[in-house]
Amino acid sequence: MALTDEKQLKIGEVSRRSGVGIEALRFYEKSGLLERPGRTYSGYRLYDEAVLERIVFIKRAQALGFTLDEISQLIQHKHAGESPCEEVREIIRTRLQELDERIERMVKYRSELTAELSAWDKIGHADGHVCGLIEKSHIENGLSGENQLRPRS
Amino acid sequence: MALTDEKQLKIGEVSRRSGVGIEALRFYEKSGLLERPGRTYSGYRLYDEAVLERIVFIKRAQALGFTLDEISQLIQHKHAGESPCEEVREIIRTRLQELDERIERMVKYRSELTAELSAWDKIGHADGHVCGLIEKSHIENGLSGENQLRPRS
DNA sequence: CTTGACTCTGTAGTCGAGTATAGAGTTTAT
DNA sequence: ATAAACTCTATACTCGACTACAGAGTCAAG
Repeated sequence: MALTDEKQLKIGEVSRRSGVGIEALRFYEKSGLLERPGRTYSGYRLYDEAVLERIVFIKRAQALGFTLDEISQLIQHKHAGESPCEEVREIIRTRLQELDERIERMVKYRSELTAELSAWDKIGHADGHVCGLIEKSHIENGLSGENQLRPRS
Repeated sequence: MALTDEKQLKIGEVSRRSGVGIEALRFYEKSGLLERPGRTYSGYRLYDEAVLERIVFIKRAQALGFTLDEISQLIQHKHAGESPCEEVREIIRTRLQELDERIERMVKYRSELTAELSAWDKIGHADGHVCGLIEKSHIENGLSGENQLRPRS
């Protein structure tokens, strides 16, 4: 096996094999998540197959809740020779706390919603009001507060 | 009490009394959530105090998880004379389902994260890897899937 | 040799719910 | 009379992770 055994891939093939869109790959490069690959004479990107592992890394980190910014920081640290373990741990701990808070809020919110719904089921809809569900709620003020309840997605 | 008893409010006062920013009020108007108020000769908005109730309605609906788009639909329906009850119920039912799914995914995700963290605690950090936490995870593939795990916010 | 598939760069748009700014005019207080 | 505080419109920016497009160049097959 020669050392130069690796097949070079054009961006479309990387996209197909990784499931990441072409535009996203170029975007990752711009964001510092992928280093810039070699080019053909005509300027086409030529990737080593190793890039696929890097992409898996990115996907995994993403699945663990890291933002692209954080991932790119991890990669920078790695390049600087530091093992970014403590950082990873910190991020994950923070992530866990946020998660707990968010879950708690959602559960509370859920129970409020169902309460509203079933209360409304009993009462039936009276006059021209918006179902009492909103206009004359039996829930006091505030609900679960901060109306940051609904993650945008 | 005369019929024209209502005090007219300028936007700053509405903002102060409702806790909604001036820019947001104008934005709500553009979005059809608030009807356009009267104006002074010089063009300043003059609101009836009734606008405060409308804002409370909006805030409550928002707290219940309605998007501004949905809220504006509810208001349109109300203006058309229809009671949008069935719609409200539908939206809430959908919201509940989404919520359940999201909570479930988050809980699963949470347990995966803690598993990662504690596994890593035992192993300690070996070679130059990114803590094994990401690069050589003991969790198989996919984690909680779809990496739509992290609500952006 | 031409058609179609691929790739390049650079810019702009998406979603949601606003916030920020510029530049101009108005009202209120001193 | 003048300064401070308020309001107006219109436009652009924010965050995150992309996606879409225009317009041009390149490569492989028939």
